[in-house]
Amino acid sequence: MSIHNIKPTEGEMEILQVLWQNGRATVREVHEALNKKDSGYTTTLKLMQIMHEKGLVERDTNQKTHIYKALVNQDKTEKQLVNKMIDNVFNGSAARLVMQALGNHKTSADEIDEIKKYLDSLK
Amino acid sequence: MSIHNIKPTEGEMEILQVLWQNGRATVREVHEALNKKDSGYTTTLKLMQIMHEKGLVERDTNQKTHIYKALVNQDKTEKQLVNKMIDNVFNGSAARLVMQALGNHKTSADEIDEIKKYLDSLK
DNA sequence: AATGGTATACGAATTATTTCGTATTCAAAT
DNA sequence: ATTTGAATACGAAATAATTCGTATACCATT
Repeated sequence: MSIHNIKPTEGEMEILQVLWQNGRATVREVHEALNKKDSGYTTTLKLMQIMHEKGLVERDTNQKTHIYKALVNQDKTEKQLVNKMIDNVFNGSAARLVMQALGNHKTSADEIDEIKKYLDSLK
Repeated sequence: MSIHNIKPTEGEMEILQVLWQNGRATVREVHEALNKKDSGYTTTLKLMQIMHEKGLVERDTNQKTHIYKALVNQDKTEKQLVNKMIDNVFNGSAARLVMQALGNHKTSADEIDEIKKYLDSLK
């Protein structure tokens, strides 16, 4: 168990999304990427500062405007959350989660094909 | 938007699990099914009382020992949570969630077959 | 050097969630 | 009837998470 079994909160996950996607970002960039109409800039700032304290992100403070990067691994973090959900919501059955995720009009035929390929590769 | 777009908390989900599984249960039964060593009976009780206030469960109070049943639909609730995770963690890609869920040694070959069958049935 | 705009810092309020302590009630067994 | 055990009720503490207000610093541009 590494120190990074810290489970990010929902708000933190949203921010990590942006950092993973961009590689690096300022608070303003993150805040705008999330375009939350319901909470202000300083909220995002504070959240990212807390994430820094927790070791979820690092930041370059050489410039006035700080640059943030994710320190936690995307894959590991996602797996951790998914596994938690499998446990917590689906009684340990990954299959049930998958079916629930797919029994969903939003999933395109392309995506389904992609998944089938992936399943074949697992054998 | 019905009143049941209330998102259950993590603790509430654990309880709903038990209720969905059993159909009906007393507080004690739920508490024991969850066998939490870190929190007491009255905690579970309180949680279930709050769930009742929120309309997540109903209860029969004819007997001294109340009988609880889930009022929210398992399928809907699960989908709601999964969709939220797809959004929140996987940037809208169900496929990414599925792969993350399956790239996991815990998933058995049987489960994988089951999923493949399910995928075929979607076409 | 004064002004304006944009940053961070940080304490504190707010809200959500969990946990517990204690009172009270009820029913069964003594 | 009294005791005992198990149940609910409920306020309130503890903890976690989010949000914001305000101070202050740092550039620019004027």
